[in-house]
Amino acid sequence: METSSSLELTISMPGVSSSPPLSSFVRDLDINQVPSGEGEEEWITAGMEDEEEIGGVNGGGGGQPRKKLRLTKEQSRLLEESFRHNHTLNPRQKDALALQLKLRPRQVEVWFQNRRARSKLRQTEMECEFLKRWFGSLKEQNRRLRKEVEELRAMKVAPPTVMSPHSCEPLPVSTLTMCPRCERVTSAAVDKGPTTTVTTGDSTHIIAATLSSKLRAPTLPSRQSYAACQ
DNA sequence: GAAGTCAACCGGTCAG
DNA sequence: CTGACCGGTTGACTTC
Repeated sequence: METSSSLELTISMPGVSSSPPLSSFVRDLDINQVPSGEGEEEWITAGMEDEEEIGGVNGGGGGQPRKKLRLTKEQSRLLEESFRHNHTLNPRQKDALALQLKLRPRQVEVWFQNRRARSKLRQTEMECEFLKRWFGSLKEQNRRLRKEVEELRAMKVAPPTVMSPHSCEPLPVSTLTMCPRCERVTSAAVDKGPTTTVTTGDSTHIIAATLSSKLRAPTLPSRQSYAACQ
């Protein structure tokens, strides 16, 4: 179903299926002509007449059920190639392509409509997938932040346990921050600039990110992966 | 036999 | 009004 660099997608549409209108049924029969020859090419070529004429031949509904038209690999390849070049066709391009593919212009038109729809559907699916992953990471981030808030609250209730390496005094809670390496709450010396280290207990933490900076809106993950698709 | 694929259709919208 | 396009749907055919 996938051809070269272009994208294809399909989706099953759950839900209502109403009985088709009679006119639709009849027209379907008209399009899917019984092949006049034995090969697939012959069969497709058989659809080249005017629609009126075809309708006149088969429109009564008395004919036997016919096979579904399938485009040959070469026809599909050319259509895909054309689609990569341009997602829409002007009437002249349509006619030329139809002539080249031995199809009716209407068939080329329908193919392009369906192809655009598949592209769009695939794009939507990828965006949906992307949003789901983003939601998951947001949930995780939310969980971590809540945990962090709880830790901070606990510290506020109890006396700070972080001792200043300089004065050997307990540090105030307002100077606490998080070590990006081990993600533990620790203390930053305010007068030491954006990157300093503080020793708490048995380990040394890098102090770079403050709590407020961690509370900024999260950035979206890269969409490059599917932006290039289509 | 269920689920998936896809050409073809219909009805609606919109630009020219 | 006409033609192009879109979303939704159908049904023949294929694949699992």
